[in-house]
Amino acid sequence: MFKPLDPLLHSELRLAIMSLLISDLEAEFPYIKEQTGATAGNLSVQVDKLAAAEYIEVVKTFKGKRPCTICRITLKGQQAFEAYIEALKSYLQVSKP
Amino acid sequence: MFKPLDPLLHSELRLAIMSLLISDLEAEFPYIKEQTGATAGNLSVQVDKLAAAEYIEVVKTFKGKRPCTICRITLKGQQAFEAYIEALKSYLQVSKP
DNA sequence: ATAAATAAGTTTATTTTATAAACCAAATTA
DNA sequence: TAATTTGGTTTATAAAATAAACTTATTTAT
Repeated sequence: MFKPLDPLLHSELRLAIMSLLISDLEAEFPYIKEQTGATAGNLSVQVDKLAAAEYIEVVKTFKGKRPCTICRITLKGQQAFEAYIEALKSYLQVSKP
Repeated sequence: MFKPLDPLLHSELRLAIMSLLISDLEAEFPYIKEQTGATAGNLSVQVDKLAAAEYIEVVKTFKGKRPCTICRITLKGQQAFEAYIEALKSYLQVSKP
């Protein structure tokens, strides 16, 4: 009846992060922060969780002299996002069997 | 960019409850329990939360000699569910502005 | 008749999670 | 050179989800 919702994606901020990365493929930390309106601390924690699950990969480089954290969605992450949307549909479709 | 997600609905079990009630309008506690696969304790807590927000109303009657708890979605609940779906779309649509 | 099992929940306790506050280091600006 | 900004991380707190334990009443079995 109801498909289970991946708890890693069923979180407002993590879903927003993944949503950005699904279309942009990669993005810098400050950009994600700005687009989601998240605090840096919260974003840092949630990025870590997505990275630990290998839904994204995090590359730390420099932009000039300043540190620059880039987040990139992985194939696994894209597949998980697709699956999450499919699961969500089981809750949203008003369907009598 | 991303619309905030009503925290009351952004919960797997509460969303499932509301999803059932959106199509059936009302349902008995054991039926919801069976359809969602939730434990009675968890269901009881989440039903209370939805009722406290007036997204559903809970009527306690008897069915023969046994107690019977009926949950019914309210207009406010229906509107909240619609709004939640609209908000969700901002996370799911891969749209570049 | 009475003991065991089932039904229908509720309450309480525990574990997770989300979130913000505090912190740190380096770079820039005043 | 002192203050501010940038780009974060770590730690602490508040809130949430969930299950375990409990309650009350009803059947069913002995």
